Amino acid sequence: MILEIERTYSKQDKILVATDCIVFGLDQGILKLLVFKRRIDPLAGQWSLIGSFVDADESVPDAARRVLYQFTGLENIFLEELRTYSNIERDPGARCISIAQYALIRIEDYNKELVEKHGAKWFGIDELPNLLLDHNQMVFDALNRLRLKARRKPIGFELLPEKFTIPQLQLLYEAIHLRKLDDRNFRKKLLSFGLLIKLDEKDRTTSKKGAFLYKFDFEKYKVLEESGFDFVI
Amino acid sequence: MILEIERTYSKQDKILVATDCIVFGLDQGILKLLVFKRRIDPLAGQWSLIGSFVDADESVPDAARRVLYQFTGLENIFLEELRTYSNIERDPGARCISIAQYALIRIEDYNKELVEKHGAKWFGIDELPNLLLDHNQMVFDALNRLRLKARRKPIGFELLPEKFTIPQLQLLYEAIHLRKLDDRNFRKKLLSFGLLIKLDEKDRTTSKKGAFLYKFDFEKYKVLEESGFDFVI
DNA sequence: GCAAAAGTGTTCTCGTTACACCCATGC
DNA sequence: GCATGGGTGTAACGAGAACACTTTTGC
Repeated sequence: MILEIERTYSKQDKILVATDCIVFGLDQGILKLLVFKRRIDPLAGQWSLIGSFVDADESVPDAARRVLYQFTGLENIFLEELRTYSNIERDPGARCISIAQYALIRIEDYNKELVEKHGAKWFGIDELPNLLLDHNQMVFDALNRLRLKARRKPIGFELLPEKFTIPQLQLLYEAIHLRKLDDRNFRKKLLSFGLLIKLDEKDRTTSKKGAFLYKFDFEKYKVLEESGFDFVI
Repeated sequence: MILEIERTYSKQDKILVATDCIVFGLDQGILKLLVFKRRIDPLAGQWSLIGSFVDADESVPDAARRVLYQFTGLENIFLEELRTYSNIERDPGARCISIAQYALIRIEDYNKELVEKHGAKWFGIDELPNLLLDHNQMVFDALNRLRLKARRKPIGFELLPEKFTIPQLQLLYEAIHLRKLDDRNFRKKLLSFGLLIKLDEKDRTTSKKGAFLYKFDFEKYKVLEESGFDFVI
């Protein structure tokens, strides 16, 4: 037993710990991902998820928040662990595991200068380029997770502006689930939760009639969630 | 950018990577967990999940399989990543992150000698002792995950013997979800999937009449799952 | 006045829940 | 013959799916 422990300790210093972020944004009804082109070796010139090694004095989500702030200027981003990628051969250059996390951001809020400065770019999920290492796999897994999660939790609101219309919300869910939803059933269901606060303003950018703006009632949802409420769409 | 990368590289060697396993077993309708009492410092004498540091030449799940084999003699165990625990203060003795994984085993199969040799013991989930570090939190999270997962995937069969009766299966789901289920509805629903193979044998250990034994049709399930089938209970 | 998106109700179907009695057997 | 757990059917209910027309307004 002691020998076993010592064996593993001695080998341990060879593993590097990184985190990679799958950053989702919603741009005019299209689900997009933020990736950047590496400028330095190894793998310079290749598209990559944004990520970093984890410092000894920070947790994994803190590392992700640090790098998200660097690239977008945003703080308080929705962030959730996806899973760990730890195949021995995943990174030919080093023995490195990556704990992938996905983030949802309001695409209109990010700092454009920072994004450009780092060579980052938004791609629609259908037109994503090849990414280095196992990053395409991470994106695939993150999309599946997002779809699963969006069925049971109201995470979509993290992607929308604070004020949004019901048709906008529907477009988001259609973008996530890749299928058309019925207007009437969608509206009925969403309003039935009593979690949308109708405002007195209308958004007239997409129609002459204008659509009423709503806010999501995060406070009320928090209370409901604790008593086991399921937000199922 | 270059400086940033170098900064993180240089600090990197201080993080140790471990995995801890939440090992579930089913003993006469009671959901149990395998934990062991540490015999060596640090933290000798305290109850702990079984785990190990991850070697440089193995993936994280491989490390978990290695340690599960050490403690139980079992291979081909159901194993799934739970999440990463990476708070800076989680382990006062070292900067160490742990990728927790939960395992489901057939409790009648494990090697008793190995378990005893390592000071391991099964506890009902209601009578679990205090565990070291954040291991109680891991157990709590694993239970939640197990409950969530058991609603949508047929993972319960990993805990049962290969041949089982419907009443046994029902007891398992009642143990996982902590509530009584209706016999008739449960039986109807389970059989409606067409995934249980009825055998010609009966189990007479719990009644005079005897209950028919069934096998789970893993092959058929695999096919169904790929076409998006949901095993909802 | 017309094009274009927003908004609104009802019916049907199907799955979930609730519920009570007979069966087989060992003792 | 009786106690014990195994096995079966049906009715009521509710949530989800399908479906078409009216409203508002800028041009």
